[in-house]
Amino acid sequence: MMELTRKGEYAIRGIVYLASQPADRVCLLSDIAAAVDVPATFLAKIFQQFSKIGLVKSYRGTGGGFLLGRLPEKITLLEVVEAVEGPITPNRCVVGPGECIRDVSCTVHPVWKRVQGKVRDVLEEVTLKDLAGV
Amino acid sequence: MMELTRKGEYAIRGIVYLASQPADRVCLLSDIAAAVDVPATFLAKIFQQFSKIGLVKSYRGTGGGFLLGRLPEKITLLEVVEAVEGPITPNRCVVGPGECIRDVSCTVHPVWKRVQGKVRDVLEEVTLKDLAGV
DNA sequence: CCCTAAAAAGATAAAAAATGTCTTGTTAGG
DNA sequence: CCTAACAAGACATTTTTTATCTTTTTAGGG
Repeated sequence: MMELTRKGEYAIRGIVYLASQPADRVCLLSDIAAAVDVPATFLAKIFQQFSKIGLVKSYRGTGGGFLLGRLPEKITLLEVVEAVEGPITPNRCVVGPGECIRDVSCTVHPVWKRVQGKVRDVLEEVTLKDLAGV
Repeated sequence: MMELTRKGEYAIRGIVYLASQPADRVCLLSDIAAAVDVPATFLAKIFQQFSKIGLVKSYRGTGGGFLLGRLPEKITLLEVVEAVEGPITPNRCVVGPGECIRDVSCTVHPVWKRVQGKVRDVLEEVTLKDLAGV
């Protein structure tokens, strides 16, 4: 359980690759896809999501492509994962009050809260710089 | 992401309910299902899985039903969750060597290992006794 | 020895999510 | 205005989840 989907895997591979390239090198989606062995059309969707929240910058037209949106050390793995997989929510009831019908005295609730916190902590302290190994 | 499935939720609800009952009270599946508001046929499958690994004891025929397999304080939430959802594996590459094709120098690998460890730690230190609030 | 109660096991089915693909639109450079 | 490249949305396939139904096995009681 708790498995990352392909989408999440691809997202990490793609953006880590981008982070490993020279900072000013505009990368073609097709090149990234080939390099990390991911279907280009699928990776395109992923990078669109990245682009919307500024994790990468995109340029259209001739000479276009992608650049990292911020310095690699300023992008955490947590951001990358949550960008494509949504927030870390081990159980519905950690989302917010009212989500858990078996409400008030749900004894399991705080446990999932703890799990959520731990996972976020681990993912948040890892940056693309660490992963790209520059 | 990292969400528990319904099956996992139902499993927890069901076995926590069982843990909250008097230790010698043989409970009918239909009663448990009604009490925790889970489809009886689905819960049946779940309890079959529990039964196979000894988390619960089952008795067939008239007067049959379920009992907890061990004392509530001897059953961890980790066991319950893994019984129905499989092992905690945030990413394929934590399963074992060779699983990750982008093998040797997969920098993300150790991060998922850490996530896996943290999650297991949290779930392992919570028992059914804690959850049943007896 | 049957009848009924109860769980076990296996087959099947509907719904949702994951995993892609394809087409069309938009933007920019030459 | 032609081509390169990303953006956006519709569509299709496969897998997983979420069940349900039927048949079988086990056990107790009359």
